[in-house]
Amino acid sequence: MAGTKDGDGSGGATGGATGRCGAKPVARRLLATATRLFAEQGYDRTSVQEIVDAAGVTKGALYHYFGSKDDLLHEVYGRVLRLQQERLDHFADADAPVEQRLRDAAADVVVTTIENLDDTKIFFRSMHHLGAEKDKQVRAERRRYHERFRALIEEGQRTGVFTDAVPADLVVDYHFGSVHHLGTWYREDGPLGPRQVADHLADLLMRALRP
Amino acid sequence: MAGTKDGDGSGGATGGATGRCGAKPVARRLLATATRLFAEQGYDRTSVQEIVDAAGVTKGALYHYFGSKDDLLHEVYGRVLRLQQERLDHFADADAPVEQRLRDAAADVVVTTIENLDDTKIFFRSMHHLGAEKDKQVRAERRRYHERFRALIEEGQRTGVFTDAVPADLVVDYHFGSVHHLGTWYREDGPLGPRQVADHLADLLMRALRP
Amino acid sequence: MAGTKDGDGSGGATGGATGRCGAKPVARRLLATATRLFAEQGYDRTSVQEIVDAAGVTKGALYHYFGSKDDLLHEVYGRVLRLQQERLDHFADADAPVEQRLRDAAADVVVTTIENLDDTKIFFRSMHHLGAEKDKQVRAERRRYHERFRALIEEGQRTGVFTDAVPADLVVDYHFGSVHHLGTWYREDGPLGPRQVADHLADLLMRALRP
Amino acid sequence: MAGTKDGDGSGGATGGATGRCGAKPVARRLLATATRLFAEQGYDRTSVQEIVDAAGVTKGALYHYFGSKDDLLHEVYGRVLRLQQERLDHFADADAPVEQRLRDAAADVVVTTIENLDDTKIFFRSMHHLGAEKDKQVRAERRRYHERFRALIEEGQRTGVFTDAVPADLVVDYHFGSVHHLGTWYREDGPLGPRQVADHLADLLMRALRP
DNA sequence: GATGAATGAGAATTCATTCAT
DNA sequence: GATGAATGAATTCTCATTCAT
Repeated sequence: MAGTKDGDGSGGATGGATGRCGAKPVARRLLATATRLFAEQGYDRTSVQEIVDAAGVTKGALYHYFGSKDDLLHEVYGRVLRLQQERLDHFADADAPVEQRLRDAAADVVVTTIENLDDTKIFFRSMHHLGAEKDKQVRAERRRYHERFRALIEEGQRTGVFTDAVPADLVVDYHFGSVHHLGTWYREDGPLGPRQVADHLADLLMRALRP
Repeated sequence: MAGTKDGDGSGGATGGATGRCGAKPVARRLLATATRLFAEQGYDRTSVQEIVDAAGVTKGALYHYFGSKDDLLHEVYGRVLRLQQERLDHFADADAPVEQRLRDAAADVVVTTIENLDDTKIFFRSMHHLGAEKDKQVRAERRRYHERFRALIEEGQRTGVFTDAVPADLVVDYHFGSVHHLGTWYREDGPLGPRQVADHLADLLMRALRP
Repeated sequence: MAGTKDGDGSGGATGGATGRCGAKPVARRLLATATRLFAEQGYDRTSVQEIVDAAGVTKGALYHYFGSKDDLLHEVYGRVLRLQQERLDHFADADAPVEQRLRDAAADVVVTTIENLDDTKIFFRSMHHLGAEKDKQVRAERRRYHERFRALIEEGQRTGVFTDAVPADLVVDYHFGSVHHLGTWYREDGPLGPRQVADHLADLLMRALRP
Repeated sequence: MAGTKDGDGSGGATGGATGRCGAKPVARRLLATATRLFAEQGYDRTSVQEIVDAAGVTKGALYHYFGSKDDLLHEVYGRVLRLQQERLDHFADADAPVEQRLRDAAADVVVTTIENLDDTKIFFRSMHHLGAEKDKQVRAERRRYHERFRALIEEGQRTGVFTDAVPADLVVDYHFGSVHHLGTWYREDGPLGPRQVADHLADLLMRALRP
């Protein structure tokens, strides 16, 4: 029916970092506004009315582009999932020693997370609002990401550059715990910039993995 | 009128690990039920009606013991904050080398978190629901906890047993990120018990801090 | 939970022609108001707001007693179905020749229908709004009624007092067509009273069945 | 501007059984689709969007041909009214004894109704949606039909071939009740075809009218 | 202490219709 | 002739909270 209303209609063609609803300025504005408000107040505490008021359109317009409030949430999820998977693949596929590849990937996810802090706040806080169906889909994508990261650690453990005192799974959760947590404490006007935080956190991971 | 309804009235007197509403079985059942439902469905998605139905009482009873739905949330917060502060103080005050004291504290918070996973899930997910006033209070308690933990790290850094390549603050957030994250992945029927997870996570922290 | 909200809670105890929500005056007033409005304007054209305004209560009160707007419709159905089945059973069980029993039943359903014209208007006009589940239930009750009536005709056909030139099923639908139709043309201030209309319609049926 | 949009503009010229929108295939498809959906789901439960989706056109197209959703309903009414009046006139004007003319007319309206069951379902179910103005118009046409039918009965009563024990008006309503009712029970795959049902129902009417 | 009927504000969503292109 | 984005009013339903009993 409408542009972005159908699940995956023309998804592939629009491409780029903007994802769906590329050209439609109203849809884009709505998504941006919703993202900000969801991050500030939480999904449940943000009413559709607030979103459309802030975006300067009417409810009808929102429902013209998005099938439901939930759909808005999914667009946010989709964007952040696609972005992070892309970046992980890029670093994991690089031609470098495994310790370098892991370090780069670990640091990059921190930078990317900070640069999209609103999206990731929403992602981690509101994941449990997903209906069974879409939940499965998101979990599957999430698992794929997780496994790719774990593979790097296992590779290093096998080749002896990382300790195998700790299960690789747990290490992944350890690191992503700190990434997830960024939304709780990171402030743009704090003493450390994204890159510095990323270096430190990657450093901690690499130190912890020293044999 | 009632015991727990007034903000902090007789707080000090009740003492012990059970916190407020110690003796009242109805209040206790309500709090336990609310905790479970909040953890399962989120605070906003849980209606007062659901809570009282599940607890087998009526709304009047709930409002007799708790001033509002928010109050229920605060009791959960209060319990978990008090509990964790107590345990941290216990380990930090011990008579042992700093690396032992930090390790014990770091491992203990993991065990305690897993043993109260519902409470901590709620804590991290719903903190942003707090009104300005109570938010300040919780943040203050939270900061106190955070600072006590940081002090241990700084002590180790000063005495040279821990590296000072990374700011102590960041290390605290690093560790608490992984603690916070437990609610996302830890399963009671998973391969690792609370103690084992705690050992591994404490291990990772100590390794990361090796000079 | 609430009085009439649960399907059949205390149904049996209330008894009598009033059906559920016997004592609750608010529930009764709501049901009466809704019945009138549904008959006047149709189910879909009547908003919940109109009902509660006309009944002088608030929406919350309506939803306290009835789970949904649909529930209101079902109470109407239930009442009319129960009433008509009772009366049919009464006349069909009587100790009299079959032509007398059929005539009495045929006339009585006309009187009852006219006396509850609002309910029956709603019944016939809005039956198609029923969800699959309740639709089945209503159809089952309807069929039972239909079959009882048909049995009388078949009895007369077997014993030769009625012609068997026409299938009994069709005769039932023929008669109930005219009953159903009453809502379309019968006016309280018209030339014929309920009893007179009933006599004429029963007469037509008996004449049509003469061998 | 468009053909059928203006109330009655060129009505007379189009003539034939197809009524308005004869040639325009889009308008015809829209009307057919709307008829089906209205019959299946009811007028109020069918959205304009559903109609245009099912017809494979856009909303603009619908509003190009029909002034409003109500207009669509009126086209259905118009078609069925015109059709039935034509057929009744045909049989009533025939050169045959009155009992033959009535029987033929009574049977024919059954056949025509079954053959246009969707239209008649809509007609009887949604008549009450008409605005005051159009309601009057439809009622007038309806009355004209009714009176023509009644005249046949009165003619038979005067000449003694029909009983006058029952008012002619009531007999008309009796018969049309069963016609109206067809939409409730008639199934295409049932045991009786349109012609057979028509014969039986006409038979019942004639039997009832025997002196 | 406890009940549960009632409130009233606000939630998401739908939809017939319009209008610039 | 035809599109589809946008409107805005209305709809059903939810829910924390209160209060007479």
